[in-house]
Amino acid sequence: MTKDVSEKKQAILKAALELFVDRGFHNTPTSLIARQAGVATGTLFHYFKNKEELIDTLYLETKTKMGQAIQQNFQNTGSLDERMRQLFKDIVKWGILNPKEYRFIQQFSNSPFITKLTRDTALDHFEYLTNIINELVGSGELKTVYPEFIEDFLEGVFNLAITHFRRHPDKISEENIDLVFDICWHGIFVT
Amino acid sequence: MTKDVSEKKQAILKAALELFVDRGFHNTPTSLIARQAGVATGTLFHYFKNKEELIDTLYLETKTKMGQAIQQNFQNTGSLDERMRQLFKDIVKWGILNPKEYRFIQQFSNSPFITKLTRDTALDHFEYLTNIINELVGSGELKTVYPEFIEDFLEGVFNLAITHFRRHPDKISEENIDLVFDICWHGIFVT
Amino acid sequence: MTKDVSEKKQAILKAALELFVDRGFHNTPTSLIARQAGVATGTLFHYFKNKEELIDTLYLETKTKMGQAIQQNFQNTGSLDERMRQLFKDIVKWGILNPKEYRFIQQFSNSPFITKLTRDTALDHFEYLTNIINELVGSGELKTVYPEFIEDFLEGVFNLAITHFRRHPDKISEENIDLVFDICWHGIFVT
Amino acid sequence: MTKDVSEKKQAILKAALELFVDRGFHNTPTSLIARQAGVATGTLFHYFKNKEELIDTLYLETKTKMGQAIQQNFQNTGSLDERMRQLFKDIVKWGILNPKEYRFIQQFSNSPFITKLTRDTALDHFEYLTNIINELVGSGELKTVYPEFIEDFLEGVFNLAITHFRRHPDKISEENIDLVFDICWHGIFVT
DNA sequence: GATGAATGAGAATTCATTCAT
DNA sequence: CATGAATGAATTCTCATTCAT
Repeated sequence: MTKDVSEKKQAILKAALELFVDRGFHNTPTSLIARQAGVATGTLFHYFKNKEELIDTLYLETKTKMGQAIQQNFQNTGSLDERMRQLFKDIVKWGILNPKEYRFIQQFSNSPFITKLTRDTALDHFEYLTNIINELVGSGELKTVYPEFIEDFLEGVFNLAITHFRRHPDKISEENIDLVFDICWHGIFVT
Repeated sequence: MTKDVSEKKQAILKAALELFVDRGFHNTPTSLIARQAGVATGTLFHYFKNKEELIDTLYLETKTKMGQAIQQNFQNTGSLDERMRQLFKDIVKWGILNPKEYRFIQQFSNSPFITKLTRDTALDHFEYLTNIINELVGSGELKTVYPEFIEDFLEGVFNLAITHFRRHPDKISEENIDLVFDICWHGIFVT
Repeated sequence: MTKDVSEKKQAILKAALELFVDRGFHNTPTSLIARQAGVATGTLFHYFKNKEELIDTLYLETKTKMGQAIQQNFQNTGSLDERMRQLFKDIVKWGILNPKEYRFIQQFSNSPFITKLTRDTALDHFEYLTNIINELVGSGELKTVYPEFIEDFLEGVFNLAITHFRRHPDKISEENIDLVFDICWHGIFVT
Repeated sequence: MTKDVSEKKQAILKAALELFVDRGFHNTPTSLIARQAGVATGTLFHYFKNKEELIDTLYLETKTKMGQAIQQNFQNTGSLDERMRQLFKDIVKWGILNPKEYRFIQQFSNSPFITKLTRDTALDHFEYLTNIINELVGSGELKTVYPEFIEDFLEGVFNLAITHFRRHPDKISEENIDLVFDICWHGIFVT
């Protein structure tokens, strides 16, 4: 009887995450994942029916972790600007602290490898984003724009910011994250 | 060099582009590329030493095409705001009109499949972007920010805009592209 | 030896019989046998050294059961015709009532999976068949034919009859079994 | 450009037939088939999409060969007894001369590995057997019996005879085949 | 130039068997 | 006795690449 969720299973998920981000799904043999995780090839298939299930599990788990981390600090009170800044900084910080995880989600969210079912399940964890978007649109504080763009804009600036700090780790600082928020956001509010 | 650089070679490059974008490099067998191009499997290797060379060629060619298309309209006169808007719209329009090509560059720019040499060569075609960034920084019209972020910001908003219009083709219009420019940009100028 | 030779062991043998008949030896994983028997995978190897020993045990046990069932009613008195009819009907009825067991013997008697030793041991249970064949040959009531054919003929008509009633269960009746005996046998006696 | 149907493809089918009969489908790795055929593993999959298609092809081809061989001599004139004897002897001789092929059909006709589609297609070649059965039933020369049994009886005695001569090759002779026919058949005619 | 049959290394997956608990 | 996690050899199948025609 092993501990909770089995150390080996966790080792496999960890190895898979790193390898997938570095090499892509198709260029990552299950044998390599197993070796990196320090288990036998058969063990991988003991925990995951097949490679696809491993990928799906990893996606769901990662997205859940991210969702929880962000929701933790999410404020329902305060000005819209303050709450957005908080949200932005939380997501960006999570992306900086969990670079593999963030790149994994970023790279594979639209990948055909992620089962449609898995993708839909994962979305549930971010329902609060939908809510805040609706609130933004309804607030009257935004430039006149249709909601579909707000969604894509939010995703875009999160990606942009995190990608930037990944490329330039020396620039990471509370001030710069605030600066980036200001630059990305200032234009979207009616001035 | 035969007359049209050989129709077969072009057919292979065209098929490869479409398949790579839809299925990724590793999930696209050379046999499938050849079939889709209407040539024999051996023919592909007649024109390209191996799969990697095909990928590199495709990357270089696509990036060159994009660079040329954009540089064509690039203005060296006018206000910075006007020139940026023009540049933004040209790139976004090119991305809308050449979705496969844009996604190919977007998806594989950071891919390990692209030889370092190839990537560096490709950058040359965008030297003018470096120039304009320097100009932006020096103009005093921007918020105070270090140049590395400007680069990543530009790339980010181009991606964001083109991704948005790819997801929502019904939103494509001259007005909306202007709107998106305004939203992305307004915050970056000193107000 | 525990009381009922262990219920688990019996459950394993039962599950194995059904699965082997339906799927063949090689297409029946020991894990599936264990699951169907409601025991853990390890338990199977607790009772049987390996898969081969399980198969051998099953073969021996099944053949013994069949032998016993038939010998039970075997008559040493009466006309040859009557005794043959009785034997035929007993075997056919056993095959009808124990279809899995009969198919198992039928399918795997000539299989290389059955150890030679096992096959030979199993034959002992049918010594009386050899006796009756000798008697048949010596009786003068048969057409002139060498004994090797009698053996194969007997086996053949048993198989033929049981296979027929397995394929057409609606035809099973005392009359039809008699009819089949008449058809198979009538020609073998001097008329 | 290789000759007709490619020697390699034929070599693969030949090797597969022999190995399947000796070892069964599941106990015959494709690698072994390839080695025995003297080709690379990839070559097998060049000619057959997968193992199943190889099996299906082999089944269809073998059944067709048998059907053609037998239909060749099939007589539509003469007494029913003479025609049946001719048919019986032709089938038995084919089985003796083509032991692997016959065992292959015998063993795998009811195997789940043979695709249903394949089995149905294969039956067409034996339609003439259905015709002769109808004729037998309608002739009034037979004991009163339902047609389903005739079918199974025919199959049964063919198998019985061929199995016998396979086990005892020293008994193969024109006389013995006639003898076997007499024994199997005599009972089925009204005397 | 062009073809496509042939190759064999490598990938995903299965499964009999072991062994610590 | 019983369990089931763990193993790794073996299996099916894929695919980049070669080469005789």
